[in-house]
Amino acid sequence: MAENQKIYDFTSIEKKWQEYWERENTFRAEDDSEKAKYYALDMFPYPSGAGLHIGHPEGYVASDILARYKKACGFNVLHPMGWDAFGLPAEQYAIKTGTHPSVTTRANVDNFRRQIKSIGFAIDWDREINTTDSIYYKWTQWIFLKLFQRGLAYVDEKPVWWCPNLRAVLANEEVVDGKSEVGNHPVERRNLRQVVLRITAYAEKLLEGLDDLDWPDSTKRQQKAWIGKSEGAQVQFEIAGLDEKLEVYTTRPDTLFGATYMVVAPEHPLLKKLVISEKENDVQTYVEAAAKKSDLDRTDLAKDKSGVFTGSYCINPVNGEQIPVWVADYVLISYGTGAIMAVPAHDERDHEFAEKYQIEIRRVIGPQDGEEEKSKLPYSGPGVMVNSGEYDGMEAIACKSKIISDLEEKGVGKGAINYKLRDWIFSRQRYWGEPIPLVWVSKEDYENAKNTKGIVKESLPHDPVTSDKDGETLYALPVPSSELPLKLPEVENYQPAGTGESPLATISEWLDIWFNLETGKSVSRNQVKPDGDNWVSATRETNTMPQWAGSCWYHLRYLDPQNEDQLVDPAKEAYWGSPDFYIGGAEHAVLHLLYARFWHRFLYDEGVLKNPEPYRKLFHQGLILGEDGNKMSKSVGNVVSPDVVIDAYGADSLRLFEMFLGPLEAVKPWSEKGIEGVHRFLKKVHRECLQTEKHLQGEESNKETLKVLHETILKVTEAIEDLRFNVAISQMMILINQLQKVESYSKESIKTLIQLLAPFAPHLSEELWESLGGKPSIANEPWPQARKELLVADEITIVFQVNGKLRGEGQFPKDVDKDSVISAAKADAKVQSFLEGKEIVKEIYVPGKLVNLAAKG
RNA sequence: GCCCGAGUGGCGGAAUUGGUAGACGCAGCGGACUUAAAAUCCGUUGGCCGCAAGGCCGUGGGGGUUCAAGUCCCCCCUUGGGCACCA
Repeated sequence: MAENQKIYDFTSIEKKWQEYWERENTFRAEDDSEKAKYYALDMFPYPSGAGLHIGHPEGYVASDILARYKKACGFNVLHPMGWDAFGLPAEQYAIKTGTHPSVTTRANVDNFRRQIKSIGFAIDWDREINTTDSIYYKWTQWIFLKLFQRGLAYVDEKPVWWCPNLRAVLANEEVVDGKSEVGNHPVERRNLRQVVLRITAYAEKLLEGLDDLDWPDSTKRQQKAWIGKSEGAQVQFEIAGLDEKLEVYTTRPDTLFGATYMVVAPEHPLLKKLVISEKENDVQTYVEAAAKKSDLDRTDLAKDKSGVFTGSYCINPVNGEQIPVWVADYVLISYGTGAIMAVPAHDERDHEFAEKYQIEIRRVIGPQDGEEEKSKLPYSGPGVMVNSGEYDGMEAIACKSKIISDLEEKGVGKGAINYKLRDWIFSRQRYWGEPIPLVWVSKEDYENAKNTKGIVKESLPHDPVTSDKDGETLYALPVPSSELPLKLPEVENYQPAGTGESPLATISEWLDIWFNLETGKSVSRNQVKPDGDNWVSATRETNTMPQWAGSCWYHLRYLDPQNEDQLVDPAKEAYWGSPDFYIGGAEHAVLHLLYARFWHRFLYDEGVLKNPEPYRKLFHQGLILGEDGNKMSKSVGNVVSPDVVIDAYGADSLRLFEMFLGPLEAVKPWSEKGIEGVHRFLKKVHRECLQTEKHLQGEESNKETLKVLHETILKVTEAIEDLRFNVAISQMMILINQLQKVESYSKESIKTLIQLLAPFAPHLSEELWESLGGKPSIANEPWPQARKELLVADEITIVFQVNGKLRGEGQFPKDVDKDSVISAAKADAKVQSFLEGKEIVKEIYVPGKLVNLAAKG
């Protein structure tokens, strides 16, 4: 019996306290608390079939330590968890096995929940959410309707990545180096009808909003680069012999005099008119070849530029010169105006092209005396203008705005801003996603809808959203919010339709409906048309939403997960606001984090939310590599499962070691030996707690112990605040080493250590807290306060340096004056030996720390 | 190619503002306890020279600023990440 007590039986301890927390609702977040709130959010996982691997919990442990620490500091803490459960793998599995994705998803979620619970997080499980629940995706659809109503959704034919193996369309960001991100299959271009969100309308707001965010710099930079704002001018060039103008965008209007040719993209609408008859064959061949190239060929690989002269000439508005117009695929139709003025002297790309086709290269930014670097072309920096008529001699940068206003005066140009950001292709031709709540009707029925009072009319955008199908133009009507959720229908076959459409397109009883223009209600068309006036024939939108949709707003739903009438109760949103801490992988730097900012900002503009930004403080945990230093992967066989680690060492050791591995943001390898180290530390703590004969009543009487104790309180507190958990753990190890070393210590001292340890190793801490006579739960105990006055020793050590090298040290009273320290240093035998034959030229004293004698000779 | 970040013992890392480099842990070595092992504890561990006292060198490489540099500046190397014809 006594023997058993001394063993650190983590398995039963962890089971005991996990059950306790669940039974007592220890970590329930109160909606109507007087306390200040603290909201710690993890990027929620996609529950894959493989289960959790050791990398997943890293961020969760970090946020959990913060959550438990903040609770101890008196905050009302919310630390929730949920499932981003729509997505491709469950659908792929369904295609292979016929198992409904909801079945797979449920099993995977159950397994993930079990694994996460086994690590002992301070999660309020009453707030668990799942993006595939219709009570959740009702509101995802609701947000879409709002976007639709505000004209931020439209439908367009877009060239998209089609993956024959996955039989699915992929977004740009899901294609890496010409292969699908999932499964690494080859992909090709196809034109398909897509629902698109006008995120570009939010480019400026998304850019500006970044300034106030406490985010890693690199992530902000990535978003900035992704949005890609540039300022310049749009300039119109007359076309010789044509009554049309060619408009270009340039960031360098100051180099207008150096434009020696023009380029239009192969898809440019004016190209047909520009081509003279002798060039028609050449140009047509070129354009066709360009159309066959994928974006990859046109950008990444094709460093070699190519193009064809159209035979036409433009007239340079600043000097009346005629310059040739070329077509070349290094100019993209999707950016700016799809046409450029080429200035080979001051643009690398134009320079390369001009050299290849022997087009004139004319310098307009000149080198001045001693400016070597400007004499080599192409040169794209600042400088003084030359060969530029009236502008000669001016600073090019200053000249930009002058030229723009001169162009404006002449009516041939204007200042302009462009963004690299493209609209967001929001549709997926898949089954396992949120159905997009739109139906398609004829023009006539659309006009009727506009004239029919009711919720459908109220939800319509100002301009119609249309799409051409089989030569007919169809008009989009919303399935109004009163009809949400629009649930996924059952389907027999999960294979996408061969056309690239989603499997939903094959279920005609769902697809073809009678739609009521007044109420938005619908009835399958294989039933009789209902009585009444406003029933029209309609076809449902078959696309579903991308996986990003559900994660765009989940941080809001945790605040009010069961609300059937509102996305979130405004009172709850007002109290909880946005997360105080958000942690997740850096791989989401631009996609999830930009899309979520877009939706959140939009909801703010709509008056639904009180904060414009969703994630004020963001942190990226670093990858945990396999023990061999490689990325953990099944194929390499270096994956470590938390289940195995918990079996062998317990959840507390797992938690502690994930944090002890190194800085939270660093990429670092797993180590089996390393976890034994922290496990040993926990055993040591366990042993010390049970050695009650060492525990004394009253205050700590050993000065050294008292000092280390308060140093530890201070350092652990600071380290948690700074997310430097590895340092916090080191310091607790120093304290336990001290307690182990001395013969006895105050019981309060070890109780304090247990409190500091509680956020890191909560199960063991609860157990030991109880055994030391504390009242459960330790999670409710206030955080220990360091007494800083104890950290100042009466005696201090001051080191002596000669020429910056350590040569001795001395003990001094803490309020010693400079002169006595310096004379003591000079009197030190070793210091003297290094001063011999030298002259002291400078004496430096850093109070309480060191003396440095600079000597020469 | 461009833009960021990182390089510290055998290993993971510490040194937050320029002020004793290598805390803490792992691994190693020596020892205690034990019939033995496990567990635990104690000591030791950057390199070179030296019997020792001690000295010299040392934070990717080279230069610089400073009384003092892992920390600041310049150049270079290696490595991780992001972007990549956006005019």
